[in-house]
Amino acid sequence: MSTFAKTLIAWQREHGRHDLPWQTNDAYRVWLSEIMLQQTQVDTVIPYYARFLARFPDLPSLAAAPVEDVLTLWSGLGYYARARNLHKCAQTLMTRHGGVFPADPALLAELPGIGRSTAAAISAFAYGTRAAILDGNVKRVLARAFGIEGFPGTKPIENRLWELADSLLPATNVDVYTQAQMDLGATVCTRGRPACARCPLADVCVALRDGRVAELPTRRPKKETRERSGRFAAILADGAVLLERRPPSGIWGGLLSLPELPEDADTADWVASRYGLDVHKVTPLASFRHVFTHFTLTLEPESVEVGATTGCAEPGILWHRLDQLDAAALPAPIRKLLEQLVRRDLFSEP
DNA sequence: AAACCGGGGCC
DNA sequence: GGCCCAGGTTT
Repeated sequence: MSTFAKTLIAWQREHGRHDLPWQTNDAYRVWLSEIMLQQTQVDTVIPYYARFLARFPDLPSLAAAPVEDVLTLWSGLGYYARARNLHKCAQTLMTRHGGVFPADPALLAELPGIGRSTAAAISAFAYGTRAAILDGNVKRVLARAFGIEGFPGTKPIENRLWELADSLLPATNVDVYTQAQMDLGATVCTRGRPACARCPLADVCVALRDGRVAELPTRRPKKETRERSGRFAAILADGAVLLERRPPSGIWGGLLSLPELPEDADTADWVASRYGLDVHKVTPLASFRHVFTHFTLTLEPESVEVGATTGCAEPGILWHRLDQLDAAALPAPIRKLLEQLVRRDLFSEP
């Protein structure tokens, strides 16, 4: 066994995390936690994980639930495409795998929302399968410990890291070893201020030896971000707002959102003809910017007061009470806009 | 403000 | 099979 693996396993037993609620060999719980942890840190995940497990204690209950219920429980975690994949994955497991998670990571990786690294983590924790993970934590630990230069997002570097990860796998205790890498990356070999003084790899770490800890792993080359803008209508009546489901692909795919006005449309005319509503008053609201990784969206909201919450029988269009925004799976900037509107402070400039 | 992140989807 | 994207948090 590699010294690297031995060192990490010993460190894990002494200094690793042992009381995380998903540390079981139940594949369902491991899977659920891994999907949540793909996008969110441990402290945030814990309450969501508990609520989720209480409502969906096992695979059959999750598979049988309407996807809306899953999205509602996911509300606030963001990345809703992954909640939809989670649900789809549960259904696929029920119909094609007899409700059992396969132990083979290659089979797991064919399921929606599960890639190579997540598949390895599930099979290692649930079944003790000997398979290497390569998530952000592991990439950082390996790049530093072995002094690997180059952005890990490129194919050649990523391939090298996968080879390295495979070669370092211990013959036994793969579950402890896998958790060790996650814990070391999360608690010692962190992105910002790594605690090299208490790192078990300090005496072999190439980056530490060469004073290159801050430079590794090599950062992503930066790209210019594009600008986009959109007009959004907050159609209001009787303490409710009209929400409309977005098309399944593209920005905010499948989420409920405010209707997006065509660029040159007259607001009152468009709302009246599209939804058959009696428009009383249109008020432009303060525009604001939301920064995505790849572009900046300028939201230009308008409030549209209408006569009554009627005329919207179409599927994908509904009235949602303004005092129950918490329960809706909304894109973050739309939620922010509506919460400001409820607090009535949107009329002042930011 | 910029970096980060594992998988999906498009070409 | 390679490249680019999403969306919220951390730094």
